[in-house]
Amino acid sequence: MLRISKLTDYGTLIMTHMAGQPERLHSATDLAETLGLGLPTVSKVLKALGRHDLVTSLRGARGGYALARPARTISVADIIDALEDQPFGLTECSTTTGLCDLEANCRIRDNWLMINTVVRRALEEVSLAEMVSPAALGTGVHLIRGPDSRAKQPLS
Amino acid sequence: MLRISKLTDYGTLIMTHMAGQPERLHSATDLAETLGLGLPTVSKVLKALGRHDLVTSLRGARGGYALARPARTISVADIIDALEDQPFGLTECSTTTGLCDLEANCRIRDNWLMINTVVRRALEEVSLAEMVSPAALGTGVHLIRGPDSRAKQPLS
DNA sequence: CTTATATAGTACTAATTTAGTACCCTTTAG
DNA sequence: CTAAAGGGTACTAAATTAGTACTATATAAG
Repeated sequence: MLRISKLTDYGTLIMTHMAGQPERLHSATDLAETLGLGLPTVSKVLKALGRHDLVTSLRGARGGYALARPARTISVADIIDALEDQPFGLTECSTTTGLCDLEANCRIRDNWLMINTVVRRALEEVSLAEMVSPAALGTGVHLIRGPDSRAKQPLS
Repeated sequence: MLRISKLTDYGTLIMTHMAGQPERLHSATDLAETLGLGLPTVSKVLKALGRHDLVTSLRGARGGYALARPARTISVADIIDALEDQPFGLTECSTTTGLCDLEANCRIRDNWLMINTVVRRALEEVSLAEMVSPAALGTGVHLIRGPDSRAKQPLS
């Protein structure tokens, strides 16, 4: 239904919150209480974010999580990539090949790939920094970002 | 998972096929055979498209379906609107209000609304005509469309 | 005016996906 | 050495989606 999963939504929420206080270390318990989410859920999300190097973690007592890089170099697309299981793509045939048999089917495949690119670009354009201070959002004025704000995997 | 449903995909496929032969009347049986889809599924999709005035239907023997308006005035967003049950929006809180209690939650709500607008605009920019002849797609050169290519319901 | 063909509508079933939880292990500060 | 915190895996339950079946209605053709 053209919707991100709740976990991805939570992830964005968590990341945005952490971006607001970049110095602190945030424990999963802290985040869960502050944001009104379940602790197991928050843990799950943070683990996935850590696996994709969007947050760093410190184990042991007084440990916690922090953003792995400056908020302005993390895009919404990065968070989606980290938390959605399947690769980015509006249709199945956008990400996997060999599923369509019919000629007409393949006729619109290229179109979906194009549309994907456009949608994805829109999501890459929004950084966490902009989520925290939305002033610049949607005005056409975007912050300048480093090269790692680009998605690691180009569109398939 | 940020993916359109299969039914929406089928709808796009069907509409694109009909746009290729705008004169003919297409029966559901015809379309199902040509496109390799199940007849009940095709029927279901066509009914939904008809309810949203994207196709017209002629009942009885020799009946069938046809596009309700020129292909260049129908956008991919129109098809998505017709076939997705829930209103357009990447997150739940984008379409419904009063679900979030926490402050931080509301802090990012506006951002999702913005992102929605951007994504949606991208989908509105692609017409069925472009799906049939993809030459102009993605090049920044878009066909000129009439006013009804705009979505009937603005973003909530 | 009857029959075959076609759409219209509704309801149900099955399969897939997603969300959330539970459990146990590892690390580290005090 | 103990409490606090992250790491990983597996399972259960809920929600969504896809597909099918059945019945009603309309119309063209003979």
